[in-house]
Amino acid sequence: MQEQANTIIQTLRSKGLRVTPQRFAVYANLLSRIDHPTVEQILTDLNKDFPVSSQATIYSSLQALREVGLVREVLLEEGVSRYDANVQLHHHFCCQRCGAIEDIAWDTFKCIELRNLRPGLHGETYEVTVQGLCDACGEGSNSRNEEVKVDSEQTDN
Amino acid sequence: MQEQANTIIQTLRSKGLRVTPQRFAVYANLLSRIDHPTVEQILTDLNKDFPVSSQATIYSSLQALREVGLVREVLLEEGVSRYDANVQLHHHFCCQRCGAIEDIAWDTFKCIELRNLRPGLHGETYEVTVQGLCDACGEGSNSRNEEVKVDSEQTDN
DNA sequence: CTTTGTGCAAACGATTTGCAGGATG
DNA sequence: CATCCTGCAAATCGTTTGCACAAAG
Repeated sequence: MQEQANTIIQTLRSKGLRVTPQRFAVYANLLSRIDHPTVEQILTDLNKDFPVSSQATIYSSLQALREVGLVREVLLEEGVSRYDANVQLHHHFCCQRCGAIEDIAWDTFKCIELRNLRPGLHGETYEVTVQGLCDACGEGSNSRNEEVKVDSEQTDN
Repeated sequence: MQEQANTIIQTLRSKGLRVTPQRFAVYANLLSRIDHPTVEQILTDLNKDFPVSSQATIYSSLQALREVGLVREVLLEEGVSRYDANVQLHHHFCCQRCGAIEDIAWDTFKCIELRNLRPGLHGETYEVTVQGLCDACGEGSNSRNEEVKVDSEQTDN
């Protein structure tokens, strides 16, 4: 765990970023999570035990990390940005019921043919977003009638 | 053109929506555009000649149209919602330079295998977002070095 | 005539910004 | 020690809401 810390410090330094406790904490937190937290979630998580950082600092840390390519912004819901320390190409799965977001390995769908685009468009890269039910929410998929459509009216408004 | 208007009116009525000049205008505007305008763009466009609608009304019209399934919200950039009267399944192309958004026919990429998802995830639907250069921006793609990376610093900040 | 929509302005929530003090290299 | 970061609070910007008046059916 000490080594992980060192690795993170090296990474930050190698990108020309000053290493501050806050910046370190934000990046370490993102690296340790598989969900794609919002700023608020990161802030809450970091300050759980004792105050480590402020909101504005999270924003600025994320911006710095994003500028050097260590972190990525993910837009899947309206209103909030989520962040991801997985900067490799990958797709996303988004649970329609609980909103959980999960990465999907890039080569799960490698059959996209950008050459199928109409002439004139020059595709460089792409990303697939899958909507569906995650493990927990899919369990009750026998009685889907009530379960599945819960959020489309409440979350939506 | 009179007929188109009637069709729109029929469509709105058939969905149980009252037909008001503003609501009509918003829907007609969306139907006539292939880009995916923001609220501000719709408002500007409608009020170009003379005042037709207010901001709050655009929002409420869009919400009503969305609730009955005539309009869809599209999230591709941070900070703004865009709207689309094409509610059929389709993918999106997003120009990395000018930000233009264009629909891609659903069957352009029909080889996605949702069964490739890891066990436990239950994929229902998906959408592909392609990033690249549109016709206009792709023209100068010979001299891509300077052209392509223009917006990542200006738009981004 | 009843119900629903419109428009204004105020409220809201996520994100950004200005600035003074503090930490990093 | 110069530079860059932090944290607070105020400012911004997209979106939502409350309410009085107007229009739709």
